[in-house]
Amino acid sequence: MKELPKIYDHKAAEKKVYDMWMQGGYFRGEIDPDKKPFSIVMPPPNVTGQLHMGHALDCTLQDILIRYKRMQGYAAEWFPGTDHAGIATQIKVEEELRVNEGLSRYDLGREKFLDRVWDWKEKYGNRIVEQQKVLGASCDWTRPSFTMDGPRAKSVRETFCDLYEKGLIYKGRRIINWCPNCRTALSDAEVEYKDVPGHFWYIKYPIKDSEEYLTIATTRPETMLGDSGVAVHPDDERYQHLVGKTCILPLVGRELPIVADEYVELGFGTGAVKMTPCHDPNDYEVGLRHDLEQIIIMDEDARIINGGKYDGMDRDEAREAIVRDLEEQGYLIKVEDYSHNVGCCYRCGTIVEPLASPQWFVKMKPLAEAAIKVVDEGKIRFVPERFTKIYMNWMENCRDWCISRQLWWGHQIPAWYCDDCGHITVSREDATECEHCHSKNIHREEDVLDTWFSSALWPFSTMGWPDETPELKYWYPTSVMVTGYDIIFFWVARMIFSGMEQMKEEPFKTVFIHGLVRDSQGRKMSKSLGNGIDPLDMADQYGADALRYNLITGNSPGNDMRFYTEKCEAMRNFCNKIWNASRFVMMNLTIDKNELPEKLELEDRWILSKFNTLAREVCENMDHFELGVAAGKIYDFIWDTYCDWYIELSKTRLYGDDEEAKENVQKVLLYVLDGILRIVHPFMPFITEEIWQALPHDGESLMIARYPEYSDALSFPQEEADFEMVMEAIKAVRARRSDMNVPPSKKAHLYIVTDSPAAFEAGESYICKLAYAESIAVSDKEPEDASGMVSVVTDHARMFMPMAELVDLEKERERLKKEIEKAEKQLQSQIGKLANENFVSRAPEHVVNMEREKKDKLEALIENLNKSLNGLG
RNA sequence: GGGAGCGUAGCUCAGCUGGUUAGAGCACCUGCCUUACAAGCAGGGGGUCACUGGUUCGAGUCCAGUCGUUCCCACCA
Repeated sequence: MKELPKIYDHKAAEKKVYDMWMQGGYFRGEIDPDKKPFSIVMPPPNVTGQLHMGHALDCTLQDILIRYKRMQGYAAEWFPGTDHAGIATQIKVEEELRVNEGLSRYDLGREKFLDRVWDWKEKYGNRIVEQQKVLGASCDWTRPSFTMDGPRAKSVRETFCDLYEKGLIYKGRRIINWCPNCRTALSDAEVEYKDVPGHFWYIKYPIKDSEEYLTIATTRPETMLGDSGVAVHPDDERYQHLVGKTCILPLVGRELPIVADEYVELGFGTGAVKMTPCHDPNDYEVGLRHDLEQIIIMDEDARIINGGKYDGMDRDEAREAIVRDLEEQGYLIKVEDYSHNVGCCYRCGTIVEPLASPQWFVKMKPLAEAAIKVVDEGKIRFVPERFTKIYMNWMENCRDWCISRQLWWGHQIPAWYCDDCGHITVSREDATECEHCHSKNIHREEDVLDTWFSSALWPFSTMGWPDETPELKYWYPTSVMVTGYDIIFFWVARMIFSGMEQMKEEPFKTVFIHGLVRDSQGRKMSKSLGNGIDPLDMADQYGADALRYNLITGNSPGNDMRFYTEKCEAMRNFCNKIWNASRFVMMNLTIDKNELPEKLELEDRWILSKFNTLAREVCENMDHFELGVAAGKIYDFIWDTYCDWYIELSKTRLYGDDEEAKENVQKVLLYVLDGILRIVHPFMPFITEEIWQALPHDGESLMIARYPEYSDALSFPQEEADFEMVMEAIKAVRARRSDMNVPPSKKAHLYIVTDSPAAFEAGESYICKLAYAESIAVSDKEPEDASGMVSVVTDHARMFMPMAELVDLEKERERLKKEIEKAEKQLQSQIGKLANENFVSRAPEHVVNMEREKKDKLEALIENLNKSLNGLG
């Protein structure tokens, strides 16, 4: 028989085991009409990325689900891949270029720069894949995807053209969010709002041909250069007489029409608002309604243009200069402190500039309708359910999606402008002429698509769509999408409407949402705080299995969790426990086949029945995505039930002389251990495989062995109860001895008086061992003179230990009286409950029965206590 | 302004559709080197489940409100 080394070397084992799996090809799902499909598409990590704790959680959850289903016999397929991550990657390569060669991307030019990015991707893009392997990810590495590779480019092109042809993609001039630092447009979702202290400047806008003036309050005086009107509320009596007149823009001298619009909020500020249509989204709308002039006064670097003497200043300099000039010329009435929300670029933090600019958009309304319907109808389910509302809320209110980005790294928009007739040609094949006038004088749109445009297609692009692949036919829609709540809007929502639009079918049945992994103080882990904990460090120190178990136990779906290395330690100890238990079983093994014995003892039936229950509970919880609960139950079973009880119980037979008994207990030990390894395997794949390989087993790998399931044949409720009666007695003796500070080395004879002697007699050997008894005597009569004995009482047994030197008769009497008193109190409340007509008639039968049993037990206990008390004389 | 979460032992958190005496890990106390494991074993202390009211035979769990706290969305110039 093989022996396990004394210490589990996770580093060596993990590598070896993973290689073995790779060689066995177990990760690849095979299309099999006889099996049920189960598929997960991995949220693609950025190619620039380093695996962080969030990935580790995401990856672990998916791996657990896929391994579980694979072991249950599904054709389980987990599609891996990476994302090109437009801005993030481009910035990274630009930085490298600047630091190493002192060049900007413009120095290289688009084509050469893109070559560099591809080089970079080849060099570093697989780093994260290797890191996922360290965690044990069992994805199908033979079916990888990258959001910019050939097939995915085809999906993107097809989708873009399709939506354009349907009129769902359009090009238009809108106010968009512009990041002057990244020099690109951003979607609404890419803007983060921060509270920033600022000021409110009150400025005089004189009415034309009048002594009157309007007081305008603004937080951004520099935008006044682009003012083309002033708005007041139609019901505002203060300004009624001015509507239709004009005022004069200070410093510039432009005449501004005064218009009435309900956008203006009564009671806020001065009631008169300057309108800057090209640099504020609301002003833009008001401007359209009142036909106000559109004046652009800032360029892509947020420097002033068309602003006379202020031209060339950046927005901060311009603000300073303009405020100074206003003050000098007497237009500034006052300045107040005012803090307000300012939109910032989610990548670089730069304040976003609203800019009127020509961009490409996806029309959201028709797409959102289908995406709402499919969730409404329950075809897609969010777990936990509360995220449905968050999703719906966004879907119902989302505005058109700005999909063009002024970057180089990404899918270049397949649109060509005709230099002769101005027509836009959008085409699946690269255009060579204008489709309208056939001119060859065309040039391609420079902009690329938002990274999320390609991610949105991920559930089917990974399966080769638009080609009709067998994978697509078999595995689409996917079974479950696992991701964090932070990208529901960015990603989940967009996958859903893309799936509905392109595939006419939901991309996944369930969205399994998890929370964020925070540091021990509850802060988000981030580079700038330097509080990130590297999952690879943890895996290295404690083992990948311990890290995985840490990430999924003790928290519930959708909630954030704090990461504690102490917990990793605890989980490492759990691995150690499994290792040592296995080592124990193995070093006592003389059989080479895993089968149950003919003859089962009470305790055997008990552990088998317990395991059977465990299998049922684990599967139930897994099926409800309660992975943490499942893992918790497994933990308790292994540690308490199997190790602390069954292994200890097994020792008497194992070390005894009865060869048959020895073999039988080995069989049960092995059978349950094998079951344990199967049931934990999805959670702790490495150590379980390593052990399983060393045990007698059928099959090549644990990862394709059958997952335990509940079986009626192995359910023994009566035996469970009988054995637990013995356990109760043992625990009571231990507690009593501990109370009296009797060391385990001091053994004593144990008299057991009980109405159910069989279970106690059968357990003589292990009762001696576990209750530190020298010998036991089971009887239905008590010892002749119990006065010099320590007594222990449960509801099924009264026990006596002759330890005269430890017994103070008076104290013993007191103790028993106290116990009786306590039990009587409980009994009274129990009797009261059962006397309550309302309770007995309204509560379900099983609950009433349970309460009756409880009462019976208390009565039995009190009877036993009284007998013992009387026995003292 | 709209929405969601959280508040349970010293700390971090479980507690799923209401039903035994509210659990775990860590920490703490006591006793044990018992031939798988001291990264362990046995025993123990510690909670008016934020507060108030309600529904119910029965509430940590459901409802209403209050307080505290975290987050998301929208945004007022």
